[in-house]
Amino acid sequence: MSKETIRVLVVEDHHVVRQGLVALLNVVDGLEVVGEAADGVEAITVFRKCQPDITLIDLRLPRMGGVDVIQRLRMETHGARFIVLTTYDGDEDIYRALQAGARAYLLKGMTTDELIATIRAVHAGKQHIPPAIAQRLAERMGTEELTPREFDVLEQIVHGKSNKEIATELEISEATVKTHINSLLGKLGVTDRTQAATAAIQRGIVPLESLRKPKQ
Amino acid sequence: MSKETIRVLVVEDHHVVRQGLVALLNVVDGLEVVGEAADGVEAITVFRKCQPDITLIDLRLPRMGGVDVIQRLRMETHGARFIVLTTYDGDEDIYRALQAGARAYLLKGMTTDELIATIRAVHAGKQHIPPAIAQRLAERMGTEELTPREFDVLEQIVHGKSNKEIATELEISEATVKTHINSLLGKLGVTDRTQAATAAIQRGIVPLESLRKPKQ
DNA sequence: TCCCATCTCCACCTTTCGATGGAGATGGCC
DNA sequence: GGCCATCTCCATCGAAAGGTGGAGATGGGA
Repeated sequence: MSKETIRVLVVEDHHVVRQGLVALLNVVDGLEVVGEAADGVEAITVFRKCQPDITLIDLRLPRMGGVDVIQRLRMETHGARFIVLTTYDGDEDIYRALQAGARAYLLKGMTTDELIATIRAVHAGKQHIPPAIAQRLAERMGTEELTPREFDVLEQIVHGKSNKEIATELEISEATVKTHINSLLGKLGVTDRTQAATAAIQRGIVPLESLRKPKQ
Repeated sequence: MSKETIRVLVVEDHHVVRQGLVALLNVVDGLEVVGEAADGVEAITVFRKCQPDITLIDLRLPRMGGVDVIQRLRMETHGARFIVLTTYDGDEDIYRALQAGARAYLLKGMTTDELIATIRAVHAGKQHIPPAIAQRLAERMGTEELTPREFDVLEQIVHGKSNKEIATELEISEATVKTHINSLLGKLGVTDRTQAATAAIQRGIVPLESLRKPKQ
């Protein structure tokens, strides 16, 4: 198994980066790019067709996020191995990607050698998380989970809503909004809504893109 | 001039992306990558040595930002032409890059053909701004400039400081802080500090990275 | 069944924010 | 000199936010 060629699927929406990856990997002995996909839905289709040993996947993808893709494909193909390759997407994404079953998490800033070494390692059944990532993951582990409702409120805060507006939006009283806020401030380890908003963005709890379009 | 090979310098800190770009460009007829740099300072050194026709440059770079690099090099080499190539960096960066003298602004999501066409166009003396970018640029043009002091205050807001803390930090009275806030809320077109914070992050007025490290 | 998390709401209180309408000082620009 | 932007500060006000200590309802899990 280790002497055979490792069949790789590359899932990445940025054309330049994807073509770059393919070009890089194809000149490496023992690696072969057997498929490419530019979004999550395409990733699933291509995966089923080419059954790669390793899937190199970005988290931010059009149509369907990387985490969902990993989750879906891991259910139907027991041996599937995923390496998340991303620029930097907040602690929350790292956490969810590993939860979903990714074996490694790499930043695009790493060297080609590191990338290849990681592909080989994961193919051999190992796991690979860079120290910097592991560090942040550990921090995130220490923090309490937000309840669904607290998350709803936090989302509204990030979108600049007042307590009254949040109450209207979620169809609850302002008192309840305050209760949730009080609770989530504690869990996030911050003291006011502005800090909560920036923390949520920075950790990737609420995606920055959601700010541009009012209606998601 | 148009029949000769276009000499390109690639400035990009992500190894994978950079090598991808180099691999892509080198197989194109009429293009030649004559240099690579992984950070701003290196970019300046390499530029001086190889004197490229076109410099493909990312904005987020270690040691020295892309905007500063462009500004510096444009002063010493009159014919230098720059194409900014980035994922997405808030309206503020687009604006400053073009101000600094970049001829084109491309997202990494574009196709290889677009990239090559843009390089040729810029080399021929043209300018190229994608419609989506131009759109946002126009919006940004309509907004008033923040004064230096207002920017200071906004920065503190993004970092989660209260008015009292900001007053202490900037060594002014809380009343003055309020005055600045009132003014910047109006200029940003928002109604409270939380909206100001998210707007600042989203537009790239205050970099998201500055949140992680309290002391810049 | 009992426990616990969650969601909901209330009252009360203090602090903080944001809005308004001032005003004096500085320094650059015409 | 006069104009204008900027920075600084003041008082006052109402609205919003945050803290505290409750409490009832629900529903799932041990």
